Amino acid sequence: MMTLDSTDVGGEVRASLRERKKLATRRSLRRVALALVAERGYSHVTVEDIAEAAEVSPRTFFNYFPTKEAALFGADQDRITELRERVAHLAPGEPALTALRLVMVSDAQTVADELSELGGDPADWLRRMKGAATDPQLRAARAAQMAMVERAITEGLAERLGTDPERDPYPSLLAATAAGVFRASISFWAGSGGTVPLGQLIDQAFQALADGLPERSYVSHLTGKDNH
Amino acid sequence: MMTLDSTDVGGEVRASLRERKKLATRRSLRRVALALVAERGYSHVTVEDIAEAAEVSPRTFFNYFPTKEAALFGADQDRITELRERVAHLAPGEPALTALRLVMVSDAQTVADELSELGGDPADWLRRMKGAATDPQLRAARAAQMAMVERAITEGLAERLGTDPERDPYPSLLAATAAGVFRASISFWAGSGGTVPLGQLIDQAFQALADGLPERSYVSHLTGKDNH
DNA sequence: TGCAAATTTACATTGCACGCAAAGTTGCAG
DNA sequence: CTGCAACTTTGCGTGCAATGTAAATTTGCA
Repeated sequence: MMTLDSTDVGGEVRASLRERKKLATRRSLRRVALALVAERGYSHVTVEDIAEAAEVSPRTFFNYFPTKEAALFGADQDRITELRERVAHLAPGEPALTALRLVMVSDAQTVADELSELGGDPADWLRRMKGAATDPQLRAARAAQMAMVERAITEGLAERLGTDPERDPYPSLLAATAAGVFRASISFWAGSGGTVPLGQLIDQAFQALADGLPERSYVSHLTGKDNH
Repeated sequence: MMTLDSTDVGGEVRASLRERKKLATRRSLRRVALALVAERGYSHVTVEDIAEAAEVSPRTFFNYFPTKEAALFGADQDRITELRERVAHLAPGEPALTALRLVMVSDAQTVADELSELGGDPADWLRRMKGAATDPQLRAARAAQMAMVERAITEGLAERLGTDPERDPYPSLLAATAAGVFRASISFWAGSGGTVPLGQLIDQAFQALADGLPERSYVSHLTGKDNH
C-alpha cells in the first residue's frame, strides 16, 4: 500500500513505466472520447465504442473515469478541492472579488493549456466540438460539473469571508456570478475559435460586475464588431 | 387527433374525467417521488418504487416524466419557453436588469406556490428534502435543470437587447448572474424553512448587483443575525 | 350499446455503472 | 535473474434508467 510508482532522481521525479502507461491510457481514452463525440455526437458514442477505439476493455474505462462524461471534461475531486483553497487563501487582504478574478483567470488559462495538450490544432478541436455541444445530455453533464465548481467557490468564499453559507446568501451569490463570468467568457472564447484573449474577457466581466452591471455590452472593442 | 378532453361550460373550462385522472396521476407520481426521496435518499429510490407506490406500471411513469429527476423538479419545455418570452418582452422600455428582477421574483413565487400545492406543511417538505439535497446525482440533475433555465434567459435577453449571444457575452453573463441570484435566494430561503420573505431576498441581491458588488453581505437585517 | 381515440400495460432491448474475482504486468528484494 | 507482492486489466454478472412496440384497457361520444 502507498508505494510511490516513481523514482526520485536528483530532485526530478521520473515516472515509472507503470505510471507512464496509466497516464497514456488516460489520455488516450480522453482523446478518443473527444474525437468520437466530435464526430458522431455524444449520444451516438457508447463507452464500449470509446474502450474499443482506445484498445482497452470497457471495464477498464470505468477504472479511469467514473462516468462517460467525466472522460470528456473531468475536473477531479483534487482539483476542485484545490480551487476552494485558492479562493479561500489567495491574495489575502485583497477584496474577495479581486481574489476570485485572479483565480478565474488562472483557471481559464489551465483550460486553454489542456486544450493544447490534446494534440492537434486547438482551434480545430473547438470547431469540431461545437456541434456536439448542443446535445442536451452533454449540456446537463457540463452543468453538473460547473455546479460542483461553483460549490467549491462558495465554500472557499465562506471561509475567506468568515461567514456561513447557510446563514448568508452572499457567498453563494458571489460564487454564482463568478462561475457565470467563467462560463460566459469561456464559451464566448471558444466560439471565437480561441482568438479573443480569454484573460481580458474575464477581467472585463469582473470589472462590469464590480462597477455595477451596465445596461448593454462591455466588450465591443474586443470583437471589432458592433454588438447591437 | 387533437380532441379537447374538456367541455366548455359557459366560459368555464371543466376538465374531462380523462384529464382529471391524468392530472391526478401526475401529481400522485410527483408527491410519491418526493416523499420516497425525502425518506430514503435519491439513489435508494428506483422508478419501480415510485411507480409501485403510485400504483401504476413502471412504464407509465415514463409516459409522464422523461427522467426520474423530472418527477422531482420538472419545469417542462412549455414553461421554459414562456420564461424566455417574458424575459424578452416584459416591461418594455425598462432596463434589462429590472425586467429580470420582475421575472425572477414572479417565478420564485411560483416555486413557493407549487410547494403548497403539494399538500401538507410546506416547511415540513423543505426540512424533509434537505437531507436528500446533498446527493450528488440530485445536485447534478438540479444543475442541469437550472442550466436550461439560464439558457432560456440568455435567449430572452438577447432578443430583448437585440444582440447575438454568439458575438456578445453580455446576455450570457447577465443570465448567469440572474440565475445565480435565483438559486442563491431560493436555497437560502429553503434553508430558512420558507420564513424569510423570498421576494425581498431576490430584490436585494439584484440591487447589490446593479450597484456593484459589495465586499460583504447585503442581507444582515433580514435574518436578524450577524452574518460575519 | 358500440366504435374510435387515448391511455395503460407487459415485454424486450440497449446502455451506464459497479462489484468481484481471475488473469496478466510491473517493481523490487534477495 | 527469479520469484513474490502489489498493481492493473479483464471477463462476468447484476441492477437500474430509458425507450420502442404492440396488445389490453379505459374513456368519450354518437
